[in-house]
Amino acid sequence: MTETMEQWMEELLKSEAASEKMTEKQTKILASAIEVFAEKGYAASSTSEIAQRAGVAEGTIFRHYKTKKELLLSIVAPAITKLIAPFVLRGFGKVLDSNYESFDQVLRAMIENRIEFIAKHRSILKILLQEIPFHTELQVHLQKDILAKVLERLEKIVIKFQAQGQMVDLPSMTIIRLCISTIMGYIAVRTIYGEREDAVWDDAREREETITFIMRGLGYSS
Amino acid sequence: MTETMEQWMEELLKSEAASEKMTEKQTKILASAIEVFAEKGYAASSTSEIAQRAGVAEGTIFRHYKTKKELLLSIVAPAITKLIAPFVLRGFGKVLDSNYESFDQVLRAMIENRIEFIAKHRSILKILLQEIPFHTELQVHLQKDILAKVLERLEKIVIKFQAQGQMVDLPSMTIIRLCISTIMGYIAVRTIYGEREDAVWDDAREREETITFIMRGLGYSS
Amino acid sequence: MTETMEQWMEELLKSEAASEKMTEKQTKILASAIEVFAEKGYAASSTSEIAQRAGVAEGTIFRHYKTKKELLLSIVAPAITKLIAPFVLRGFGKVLDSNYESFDQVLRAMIENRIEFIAKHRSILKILLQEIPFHTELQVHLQKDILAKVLERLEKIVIKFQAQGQMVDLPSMTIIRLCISTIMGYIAVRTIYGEREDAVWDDAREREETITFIMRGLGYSS
Amino acid sequence: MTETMEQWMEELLKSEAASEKMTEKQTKILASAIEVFAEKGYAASSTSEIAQRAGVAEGTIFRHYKTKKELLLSIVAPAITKLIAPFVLRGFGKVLDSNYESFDQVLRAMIENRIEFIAKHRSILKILLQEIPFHTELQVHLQKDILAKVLERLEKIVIKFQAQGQMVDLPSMTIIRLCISTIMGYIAVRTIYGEREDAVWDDAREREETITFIMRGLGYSS
DNA sequence: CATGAATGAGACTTCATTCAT
DNA sequence: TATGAATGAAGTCTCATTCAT
Repeated sequence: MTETMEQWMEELLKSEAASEKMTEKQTKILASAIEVFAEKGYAASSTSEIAQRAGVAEGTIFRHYKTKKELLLSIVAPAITKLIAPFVLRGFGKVLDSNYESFDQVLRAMIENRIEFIAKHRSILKILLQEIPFHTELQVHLQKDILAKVLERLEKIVIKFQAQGQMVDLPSMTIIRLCISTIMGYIAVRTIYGEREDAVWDDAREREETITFIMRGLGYSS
Repeated sequence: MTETMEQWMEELLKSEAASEKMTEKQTKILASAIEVFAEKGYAASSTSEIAQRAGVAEGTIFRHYKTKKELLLSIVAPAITKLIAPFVLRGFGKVLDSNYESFDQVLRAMIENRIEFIAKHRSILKILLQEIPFHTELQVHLQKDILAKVLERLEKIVIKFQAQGQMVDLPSMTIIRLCISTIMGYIAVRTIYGEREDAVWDDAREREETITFIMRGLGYSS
Repeated sequence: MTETMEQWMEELLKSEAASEKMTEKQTKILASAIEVFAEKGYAASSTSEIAQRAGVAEGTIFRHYKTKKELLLSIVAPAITKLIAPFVLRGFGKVLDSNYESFDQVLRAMIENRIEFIAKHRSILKILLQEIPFHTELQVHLQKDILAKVLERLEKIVIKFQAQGQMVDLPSMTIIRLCISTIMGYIAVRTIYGEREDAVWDDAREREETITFIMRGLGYSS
Repeated sequence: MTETMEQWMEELLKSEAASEKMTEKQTKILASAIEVFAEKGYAASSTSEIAQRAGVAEGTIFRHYKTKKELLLSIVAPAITKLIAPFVLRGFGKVLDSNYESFDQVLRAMIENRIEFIAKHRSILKILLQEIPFHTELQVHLQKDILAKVLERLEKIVIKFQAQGQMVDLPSMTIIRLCISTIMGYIAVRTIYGEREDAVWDDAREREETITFIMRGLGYSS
């Protein structure tokens, strides 16, 4: 709970929460909803348990969210929007578009950035992954508004590096797919191994080898 | 493709053996349970809907499966076991261990094999993916009994090809991770694009490029 | 189960079972019905458990007994009838009516007789006691056909001894009530103490003191 | 009868204390649960009927009592505790220990007191009697916490009167058993005859004769 | 705004009973 | 006659949602 709270506090400052007016109770409700949904899945979670963990009465939830599903969406929809942020906001955009000289630096930055993001929003991402298959609206939202923009942005980057001549001449979407697959695979395994550093999982090395693998795979002479 | 045939027959035998003791109604129950679980998720599925789609009385479900959860497990547990089959059966083992001369042939066979498997069990795999996070027993089963064996088998193959000298000298587990990530990424995107063949997705080409990417990434001079 | 079976074997020989035709399965059904009803009570017993313990199929029960209630009655109704037997049959009747010279001998015989009876039919009596309140037919049967006859017989005995002059001149029904209360109290406590013989419960002594208490209470100078 | 009044008030206070926290609906649920359980037995009663008679929705029952069994226990457990009250409270204790001069007065008081108690709690006692055999916890509670204390108290009284010399020198437990048997027998028959006063059952006389019987049986010269 | 008792639809499950084999 | 799969009514219990306080 504390962990979730911390993240939330951060979110509160950064996002709409700061501008909108959320009562303290509402914040607590959201926090425990995230907690419970992530723990048991949306369908298996009961509003009464959420209320209990939030320390509010059952009815209070329905004062802020008309239905249980609205509560879910109030968690998941903003999360989807936030997924796109780094690709659109000054920070990431600026970096990718101009600064880095070589592609491996881009990969390194992306890995760093996504790991941080996942760590901070693990619970919400878990909920998102679980519920996406059952909510067409979310799927459409994710695909049209988010994925499209992300890919568009990434495409530009890839094309830029292809133009520099060392990268293989594949369709940019293919390159993006190969990069993302490999990176996500690295992050997934890393997550399973609990980010520990030992003989079984030498994170720094694995990351470098992963980047090297991609670079070689894309035709950069190593 | 002789090997693929062999697997197919073995799977058939196994499935038949199980279903021989099934009444027609029980088969129908299983089929609609898979259908409904895949469609709505386990927790959001009701036994009454499963019964309805199977064309049986609700009570009939509970004559064959003591609880709703037992029904789920009767679907998911065998699926987990089947996941391992191709890595353990003589057919596949023999092939991988000795027959193929170059690593890209191995990759090609694996891709073929897994695509076929996923196509045949898509619904069940969807259920499996959805439910794994909520059932520790399944997690343990998957990790200990299945994953361990699969990795062990794959490790042998990798080591054999590393010994031939053209492949980079990385930990075999790292190589396996990189291969699987890339292949799964290919299969995932392919699945989303619905296996269509058009300007957007030229499957034959994507597959070859994916294999080439891996081979290059692993140090084979292209 | 063995215990119950033994009793049943005896019953079989003695009662209608010998004349009627009971299949072996039917006997087993009755035996396990008695067992389960006594253990869980009629309403909380399931025909499926009875079938299971009897080692027959669920349907078999309903081939012999149209309903679950008929199965109950086939156990309980004969039991009620048997309750009266000792008061009507030659054995007991003869004894009470003529042989014994003093009332304490009558009491002693009754105690002996009832203890034996209860021991042999404990399960069935337990069922009877549990179910009597919920089945008017049984109540009527018990009251009219059984109790009336028993009391009638007992009344004669009491009157006979009253005529001998040492017993108080109370309504015979009052005397019967006092005797039965005291005797049942003795048997009840004895049953609780599990018929053990030790410092806590010296059965022989308790029985004699009980008889002495009744005799004194009824005016016999001790 | 001052003592009886005292008890009454104490009981009232205790009951009120419990019911003060009860909503009107909860009281109604309890009342109809007692009604239905007494009428049909616990296992044969349905929560839906209880709800119906109480004029509430079925779900309302489960808001107050987690399970049907908890509802039963909420009725039966306090009843067991109340059974002991008169034997432990100052009122009764004082009376028995010191005030009464002769044993028949004690008996008379006890009869009076228990008849009143039974009349007031007939339904609950019926439920208790029915369910005791199937709930080990209740058995233990009754035996350890209740019966032991009651017997201890009664023993003191008996010993006191034995010391006065007119009572037979039997183990006090034997004397208690004989008294209780006889009294319970009287109350039982009286209950069956519905407390009517006619030629068949002259209550005042039966009661006196019962007391006389006990007194004589215990050695008091009549 | 917040509460929490109340609701009633519907969830899972049990079980007496039927019937084709 | 015996079986046991199938039934469907009914049982216990859960839960999102409402509403008087």
